[in-house]
Amino acid sequence: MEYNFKKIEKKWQDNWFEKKLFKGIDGDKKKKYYVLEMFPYPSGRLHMGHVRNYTISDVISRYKRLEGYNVMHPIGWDAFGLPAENAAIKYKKHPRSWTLSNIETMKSQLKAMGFSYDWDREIMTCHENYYKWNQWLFIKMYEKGLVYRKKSVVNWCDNCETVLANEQVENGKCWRCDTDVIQKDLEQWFFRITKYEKELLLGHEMIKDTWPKRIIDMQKNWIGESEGTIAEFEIEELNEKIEIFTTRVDTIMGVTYLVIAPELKIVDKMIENHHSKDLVKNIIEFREKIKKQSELDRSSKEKEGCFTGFFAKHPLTSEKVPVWLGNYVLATYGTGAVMAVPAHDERDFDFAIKNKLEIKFVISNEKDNFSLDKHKAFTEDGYLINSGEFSGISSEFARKKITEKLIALKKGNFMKTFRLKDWLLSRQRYWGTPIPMVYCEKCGINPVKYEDLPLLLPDDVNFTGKGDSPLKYSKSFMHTKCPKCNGDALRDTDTMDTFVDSSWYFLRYCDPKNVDLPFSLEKTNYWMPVDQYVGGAEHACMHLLYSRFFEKVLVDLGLVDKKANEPFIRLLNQGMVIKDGSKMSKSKGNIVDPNEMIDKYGADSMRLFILFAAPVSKDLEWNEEGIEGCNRFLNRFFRLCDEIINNQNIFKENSSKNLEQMHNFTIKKILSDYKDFSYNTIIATSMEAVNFLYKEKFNTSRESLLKFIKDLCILLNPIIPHVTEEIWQMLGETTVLSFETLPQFDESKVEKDEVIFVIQINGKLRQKYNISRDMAEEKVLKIVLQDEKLKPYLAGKEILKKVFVKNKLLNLVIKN
RNA sequence: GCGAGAGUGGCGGAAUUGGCAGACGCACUAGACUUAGGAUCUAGCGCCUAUGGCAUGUGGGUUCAACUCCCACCUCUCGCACCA
Repeated sequence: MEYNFKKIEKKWQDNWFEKKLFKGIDGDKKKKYYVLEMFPYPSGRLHMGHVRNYTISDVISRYKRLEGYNVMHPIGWDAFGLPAENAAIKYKKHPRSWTLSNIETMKSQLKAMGFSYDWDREIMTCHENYYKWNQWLFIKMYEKGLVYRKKSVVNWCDNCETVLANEQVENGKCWRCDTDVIQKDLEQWFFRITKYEKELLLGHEMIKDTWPKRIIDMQKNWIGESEGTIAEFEIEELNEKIEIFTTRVDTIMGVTYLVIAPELKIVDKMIENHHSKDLVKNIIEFREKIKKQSELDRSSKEKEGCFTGFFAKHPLTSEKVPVWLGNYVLATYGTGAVMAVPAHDERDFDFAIKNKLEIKFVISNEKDNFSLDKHKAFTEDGYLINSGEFSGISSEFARKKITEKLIALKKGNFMKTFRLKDWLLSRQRYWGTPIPMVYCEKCGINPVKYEDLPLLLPDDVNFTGKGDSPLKYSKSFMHTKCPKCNGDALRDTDTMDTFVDSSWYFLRYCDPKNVDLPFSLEKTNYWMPVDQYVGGAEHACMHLLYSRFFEKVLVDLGLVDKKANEPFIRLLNQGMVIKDGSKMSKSKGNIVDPNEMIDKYGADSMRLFILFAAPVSKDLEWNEEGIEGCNRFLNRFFRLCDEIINNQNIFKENSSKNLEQMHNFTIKKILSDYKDFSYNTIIATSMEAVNFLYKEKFNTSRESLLKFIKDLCILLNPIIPHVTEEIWQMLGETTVLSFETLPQFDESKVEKDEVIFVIQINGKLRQKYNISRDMAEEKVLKIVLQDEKLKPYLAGKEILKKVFVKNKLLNLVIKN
């Protein structure tokens, strides 16, 4: 019989789909296992990155079913987003119809891969049944003060014509289209994620062994906790104080000036109360100049500054230090003001040299000596010098002592600062969740009433690609009644960042049809937390951070039980799919279409190759010869099984010992590799087993062969589900292989009776023997001493030391 | 600059309480079968000056024994980057 993968795969896919075999059962008595993958954006067609991600999660799902779990493996569509709107402009098609037709295509591609989804839980974020709950949750969070509106300097992408969250700016460019991000002063909606910064850090403790370390590091880095001191410098003329944040308060005696961000409000006061017209002009000009710089320019260009003409009083010495404006001080970090210690900070050093400011060394590298190069900053910890009462003590101790002194003087305190900023969630786009807020002249800003949700996206919209939010031009949408006074009012014309959708979709999967709530406590209680999440590392500080934030908010709102405080207990990052040295992408022209491959070699070959070519977390180099080889293996496996099943007379009566050993070894090795996600070595092991069976099949009984291939079918079913189901049926089995039980092995039969034993002389390999297991040292030594080949090495030499490792080697150390 | 990870044949990769380096596959070579072979099967396949020697990025160290442990360095990939 031929291995006809097209027929086989179609047959089983239809079977699985029609019978809804892979339904996750709510509240089932079996232990639950929730396998999640990052749901796709329906961009048109599946790419290899998706295929790899979903193959891995499918293998995990199927393996857990074989282990006896009640598995939930859902799929859905991250269906809102800008590309649909761009397509609308380009092809004059509504974003909805473009999105829905993409979903149809991609759904058929997923089915063709044989993924074991629970299709009844399929969700689509652009559907009102889903985004209604975005609005509902938004209002809940608004009521708790976790959503607020403020005017501030925000990131703006001119190409996408919308604002962006901080997380969506990469190296000063838009994450989606690579356009330079500019700053705009706008009033926008924010999620108060900074309220949870400490909890987000604390939560890392819970997942530190089950998430890739680098993802946690990236998040920690992003949240950017730093411990230091806050100190006050008074400007007497203005009757104002400048608060500075520093992590190096031990250097405070070396302060020779202050630098503040030009955006600070105190600068207005300086301008108003200034005694020098020239300096005012300088300040205003400098401010305007900095305003025009993009974030990228501001961070890559040289340090620029401007003297304000004011002096501040040092909190400890009462000395007067000049106050400068500087482009290198960020208004949004710390207090937006720094004490400059040029002797011990590189940035301050550069700035001081450029502006001819004083440099005062107050830290020495040695306790009783000073031997530093005064032409550069010394930024390490050391011992204090020229620091009055603090001279002689270490940096670390000084930080504590000096802060305590500041506290006593009521001029400072210990302080923690975070880099994380609130999540800007409004977008000036159409294809997203409308923000359910109403603007009334009398009553101000109020949320839409719960009973009026969902607030639907209107259809009377033109996609011109010009100007601001398309919703502004929808007559049916813009005008409404105030939920309080019922007078004429206006709607918010922005939509939500699509990361809002993906911040809780894993909860909706637990209860996808609920019409009363986004999800019930009962169902999330059963399914949550996600046991295994699989996806790429690119979402470390976006989706994965936002989801953790949402989860904590939902726990606080009482919508989710606190046992699921961390939504994803285990996270696996698959590597990228590479071709010709770089990531597959349209612009590189190195795309391989999954459908072409399925057509040529079948889904099982695809799955096999993707798992075999590299360990899951490493990048995978695509090469078509490799998938051909996998297809060849499936042919070999199929033919072997066919031959054993259909030829009754060519076998021996008794099973061979070799076969039993190999059989038990194979089971043990494969089971243990599944636990490590080491799919490439599982496949290698099964290839060895098949090679072995081809050689051994005439030396053993048919029953022993049948048992072996049955077990191989079960073991390999998660990886190559179609062909194994087919063989299972050929074997005369009537059960569904996907729900079989994993085979067991007999530990006493795992090892071979004979071992290859190595003889070393002075650590060098000189001889190998095939000897029986567990042979004692004396016996081995006897063989060695009689061995003609070894005689030249040993004759007349004194053996100083014998190192014997059972079943492995004997190393003889001799005197030369 | 800071943080993380990785360096093994022509290629993808195996091997970790330290114990045969190169499993498995690809590519390649030779042969068998065949009208044919891009099917299948059999055998070979790290390098060299070959009964031996050298090999896991480089240089040291620990050890009877190091891809594996320690120290220093080099290269590459990823993330962050004026964060005070």
